[in-house]
Amino acid sequence: MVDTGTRTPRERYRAHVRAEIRERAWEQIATAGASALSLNAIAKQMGMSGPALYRYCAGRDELITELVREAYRSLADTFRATAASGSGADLAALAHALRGWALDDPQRYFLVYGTPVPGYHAPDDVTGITSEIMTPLLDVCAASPPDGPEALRRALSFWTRLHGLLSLELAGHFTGMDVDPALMFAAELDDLPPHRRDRRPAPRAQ
Amino acid sequence: MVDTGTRTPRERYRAHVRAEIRERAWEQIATAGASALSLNAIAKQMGMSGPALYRYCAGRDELITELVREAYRSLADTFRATAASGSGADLAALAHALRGWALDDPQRYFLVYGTPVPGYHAPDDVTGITSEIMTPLLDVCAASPPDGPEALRRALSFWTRLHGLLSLELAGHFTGMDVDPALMFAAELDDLPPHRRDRRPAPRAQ
DNA sequence: TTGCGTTCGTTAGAAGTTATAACTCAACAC
DNA sequence: GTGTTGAGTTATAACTTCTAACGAACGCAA
Repeated sequence: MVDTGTRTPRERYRAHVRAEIRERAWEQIATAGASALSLNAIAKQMGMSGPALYRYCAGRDELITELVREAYRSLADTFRATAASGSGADLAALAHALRGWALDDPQRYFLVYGTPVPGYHAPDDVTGITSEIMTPLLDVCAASPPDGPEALRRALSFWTRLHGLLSLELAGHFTGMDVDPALMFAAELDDLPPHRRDRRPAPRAQ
Repeated sequence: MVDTGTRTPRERYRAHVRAEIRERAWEQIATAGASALSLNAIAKQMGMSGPALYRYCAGRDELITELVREAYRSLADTFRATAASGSGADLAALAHALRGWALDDPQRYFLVYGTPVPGYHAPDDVTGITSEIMTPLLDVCAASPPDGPEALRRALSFWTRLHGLLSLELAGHFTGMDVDPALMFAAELDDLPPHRRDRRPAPRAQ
């Protein structure tokens, strides 16, 4: 699953170690957030001491950038897979895929859509992946009702409304407010513009 | 503005220093984000060396907690002021107040609604301020059209949709996408449920 | 098998950070 | 004047990221 057909044994070992570093990094991020990621802790977990990690990654920022890229890539993949499989173009399917992906690893979601680090700028190839994320959504929005300027509006509303809901839910801002995020999610999904109540989205088989 | 009628000169001095610490902390947060806040840097800026700050605040976390509380308080104040002044109950006024408050200091917005630190739990009095934030919104939502279960839905949609829009805008996720956040904001505000298109919100004088 | 070069992992150290301990000294109360 | 309180100082510990230099192991080739 990890070591593809790389040539030399050294390169295979190297790829394996790099993969294990990212794995430990994901564990750390999932439990304590991205700001608490420590290269020293990863090295200690892997049984080697501090500076050895710098043979495998240039530094903390470079590692985080790699994880950010991985997160974007993961979301793009699930979006494309959702759009491809199933009954073709279904906005609800994309929505539930997004929600599932977010709930699966909240810190990974925040790595993509969370608070940005002021100095940090995403590498160029990430912008390519973002468009890769948007295309399935735009395709669905342009396909279903009359395509036109409504499509972009619909896609943007999908994005902003669902992100607002998800980020507040994942941040725990609904706790103690007697609101079911899943129900709210379904209601918001049902209320996306343009409001064609006569043509509701097909009930999800779930 | 800062030192109220505290008694002794010592207490006045103490309050003054504490206020200056928070001020410098806000400057640091505005420019480099909350994760880059350094007590040492603040002390150096104030012309005193490192550990002296610990006379005035228990530690980095305690200082950040104080800033979080201050941010919540600020938002609650602007919301209440907006609800009080103006032409009474106006959802658009609250929305523009929220957007203005967010654009005024994005890092302050992220301090309240940004990525949560997994281990961190807000102090008890903050939950009181959050309800203080929600009450003007709930009042407006209950007052305008028929009050009922629609009011909570309306308030929640206001909150989640506008937060989704604002957080994506502040995080820079719209850059290069040829979308005007202000226009999008207005459109989303106009599309809040229940959709009474015959009774649009009064055009903002602004 | 015998080299030889690449690369891995180590320790040492620099420059940061938060935070504590101990000490000096000034300000204030009496 | 004396005594107490508190502010600010240095020194230190325990972290962090990251660089430099060194030894040792490994892979490859003759």
